[in-house]
Amino acid sequence: MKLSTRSRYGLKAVIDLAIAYGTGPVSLPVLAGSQGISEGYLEQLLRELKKGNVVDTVRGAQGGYELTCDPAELSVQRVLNLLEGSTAIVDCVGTLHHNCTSACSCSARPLFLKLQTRINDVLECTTIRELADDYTQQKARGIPSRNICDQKFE
Amino acid sequence: MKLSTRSRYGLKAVIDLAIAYGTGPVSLPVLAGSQGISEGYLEQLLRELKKGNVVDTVRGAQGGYELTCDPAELSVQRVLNLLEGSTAIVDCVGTLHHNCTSACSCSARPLFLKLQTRINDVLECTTIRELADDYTQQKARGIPSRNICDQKFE
DNA sequence: AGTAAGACAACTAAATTACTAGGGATTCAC
DNA sequence: GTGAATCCCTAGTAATTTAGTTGTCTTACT
Repeated sequence: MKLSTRSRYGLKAVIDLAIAYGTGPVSLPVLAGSQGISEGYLEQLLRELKKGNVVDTVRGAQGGYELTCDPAELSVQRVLNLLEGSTAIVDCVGTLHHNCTSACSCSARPLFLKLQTRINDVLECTTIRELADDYTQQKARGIPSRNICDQKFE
Repeated sequence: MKLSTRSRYGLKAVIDLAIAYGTGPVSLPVLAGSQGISEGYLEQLLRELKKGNVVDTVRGAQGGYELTCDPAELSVQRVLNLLEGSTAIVDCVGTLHHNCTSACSCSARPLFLKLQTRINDVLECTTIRELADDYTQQKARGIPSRNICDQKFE
């Protein structure tokens, strides 16, 4: 049930872009540096987001990435769907085929549906703008540092 | 964000055991046959559930598996935690370390926390008994068949 | 004793994840 | 119009996880 690092990195990059929204494109080195990850890897993720029309690019010197729309209009759902492929916890309750041929004989289906509904609620209702605002406000209250949250624990 | 087949198979097996609760042990061949999967694979899952004290076993002829407690007292959370290892969507919001050292610098953390809270709500509040009851009632209303929900879609 | 069951360990094939490498195409600044 | 900055794209790869299979051993009912 883990969220992939793709999703975490990509989502944070989108939040970075939301913070910079309206101020021109942000380059890959800056975005990757913000999270301390390789440019090559983040680039792949951003390309998916471009395909999905969430970000736009400006090539050449002084180029970079920027959001195609107001972050207030951009749901986390849309971003994660592009990064993760799908936000369905099991294929048979995804948006594409909410009906499974053995639905009537699957004892766990009611649980899966309930869980998926709650997850979708959060993902659809949370906008990138909210996350960006939370983050900038929190940073304003102190403790500035890099946008990293990927340590290993035991 | 997918639930593994481990979890799906294991959870359904537990629901099967809940339906049979109080009627003596159910053998591996019966449980595996119910889902149309191999005995060897399901056995591994059941062993995890035994380690976690969710199921108990009776060896020898006429033996099998049974729940250690009333299914009404058994949450889906507990079952999935044993099967999945953890039900945390990202390590840094798991039950073990709800605090990440870069928590204050992670722009996506508020989302992760909200999502995890909603997921835990569902998993903690849903009991195996509820799922078992739903299933038996639905079967009583018709359309009996095997407990399979694992087709591939496109 | 024979057989029906679970216990356990080890191995494996396939898929996924998380990258890395490297060359190509644009565009800006000078 | 050259050079540097930048995105574009493909391919490869190592590590991990997933989803099993196989085989031997132990236990206990009949």
